[in-house]
Amino acid sequence: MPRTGLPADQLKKKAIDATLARMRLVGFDKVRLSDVARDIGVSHAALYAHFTDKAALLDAVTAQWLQASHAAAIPVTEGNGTPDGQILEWFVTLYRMKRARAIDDPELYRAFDIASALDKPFVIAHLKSRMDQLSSLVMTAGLADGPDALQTANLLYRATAAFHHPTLIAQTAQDDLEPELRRIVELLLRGIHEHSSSRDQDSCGDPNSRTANL
Amino acid sequence: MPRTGLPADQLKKKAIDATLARMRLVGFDKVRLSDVARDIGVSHAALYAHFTDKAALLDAVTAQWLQASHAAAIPVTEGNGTPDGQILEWFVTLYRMKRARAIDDPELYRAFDIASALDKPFVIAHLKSRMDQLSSLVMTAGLADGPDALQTANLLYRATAAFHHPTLIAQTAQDDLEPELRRIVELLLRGIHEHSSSRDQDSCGDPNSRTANL
DNA sequence: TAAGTTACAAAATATGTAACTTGTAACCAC
DNA sequence: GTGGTTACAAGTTACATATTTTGTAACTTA
Repeated sequence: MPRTGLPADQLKKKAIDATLARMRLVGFDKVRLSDVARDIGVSHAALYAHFTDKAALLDAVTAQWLQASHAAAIPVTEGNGTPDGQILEWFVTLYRMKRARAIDDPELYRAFDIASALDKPFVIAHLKSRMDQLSSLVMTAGLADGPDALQTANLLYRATAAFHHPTLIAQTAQDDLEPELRRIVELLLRGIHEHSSSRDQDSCGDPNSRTANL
Repeated sequence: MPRTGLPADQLKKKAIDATLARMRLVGFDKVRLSDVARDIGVSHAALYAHFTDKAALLDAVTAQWLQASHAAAIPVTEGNGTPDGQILEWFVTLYRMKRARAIDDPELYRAFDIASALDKPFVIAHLKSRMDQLSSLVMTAGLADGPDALQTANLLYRATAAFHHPTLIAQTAQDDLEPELRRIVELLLRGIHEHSSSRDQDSCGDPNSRTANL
């Protein structure tokens, strides 16, 4: 029985919560194990029974925050009926989520940005989950099938980098770029659909002859 | 007659070139006026006869480099006949140029990145010149007219941020993203054209009904 | 007299040192 | 025997001080 009276998972959770609170209070760079330990009533060395090192604790904090504030399954409002509309709302929701977090929780956003740059496994898994969701929407919208769906999803994701990449979000958070995002996603979706329909109906191809030559 | 025997513009040029060489040698952060001055055989104070302050010298260096390595008028190969093809080649050339510079001249690229973040007038002028060129291509391609052309150009520019933003370029320079860029620009151009043609030919609108509802 | 130099003050950076932080091992408590 | 503490060494950060850099004014030179 632990001397603190708490089972391992509860002490671990307590450490993560205390670290999160500290990070918000003093900033990412100033999180100290000794402070966190004091906050939860143990020595700093006791934290090593639960986390490999300081980085592992910070990863656990960031992963929990990511899980809680960036649900991999991005909620898409059910009222927007068309499959293309679902994709558009997915991107808009992602943009709003990202922007809000950058503004409201800058130190945690910073921790996430750093973890992203380091290709941490939990970040990679999170992104994969997100791309899986987008791929599913791509297939539902009839934009592509099978492995092509993931490729199309990646393409859409990169074309909208300005609206979800951490650095760009931080640079533009004070501006509302949602109208531009909507316009770009619409254009991309139309481009994909038109590309498909031009093969099926050549009799309508004439007004698009300039793009057909690309 | 100057004591160095050089007219003002030549000494200025010599200072700029010496600063450029120093920057490449020791890095942006370690450029010292005293070193530059010694390199060209004057005292550091003599540089103030030609530049307002150190920042002005660094700006002059960056502006010259920008002029030389990022010609505002992006060369577009004349062999690619269609107006849309011109736009695509414009973006591809911009991407290649940016990527090459980030890889080959990291310290100067860094200086430019910093100048960009500070909204230096020469950077703003350079970007405006670039957007004017892109607007012109947009109009030639019949994508938009007048003030709408600049809006469309800005939209295309933001949708391709992943391929020319300094931070993103630095993160992905080792990968060749040109095929993705081509695909994205094609889709955007098709989307824009299809948007225009769907208003002119409603009889062809049926296969695109899902996007027409957006 | 234009274009330099020297001298110097204020600002910025580098360096040395003290204090703090992280990680580990021996030991302890329940 | 699990889950802690204490002690300590190595690494990092904070801070004081030394040094360098930047900018300016008085002076000099061609």
